[in-house]
Amino acid sequence: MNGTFSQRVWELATQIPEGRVVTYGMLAERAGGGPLAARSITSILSKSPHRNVIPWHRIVYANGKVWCPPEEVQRRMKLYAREGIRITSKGYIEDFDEMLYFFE
DNA sequence: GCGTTGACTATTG
DNA sequence: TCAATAGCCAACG
Repeated sequence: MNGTFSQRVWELATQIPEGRVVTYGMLAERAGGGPLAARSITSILSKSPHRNVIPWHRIVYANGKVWCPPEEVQRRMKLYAREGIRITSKGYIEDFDEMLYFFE
């Protein structure tokens, strides 16, 4: 694997298939940080140059909630519709456990 | 080496 | 599935 925590997270994030989602905790744990290191991901990736290539729309909360900056909302809604991911008016994913993607 | 920061998580009702 | 609260981790100045 690579050196930094953020680098590993980026590798994993880019492997997420279309129509599937993962939680920050899963990425954090898979990256070697721990299930509660999800906080670090936001701080690190959001500030790294990788933030432009990261499929943020496939990374969601552990409870199935999806949040994104007001400016990116419209663009992401299109992506969700295109990938067949249903989002409720409250910003929660329908059948969250069914949409979840587990790394091998 | 310490405090701040952030696209978070677990828990409770 | 919703909403509100306390707690955790890694990178940066």
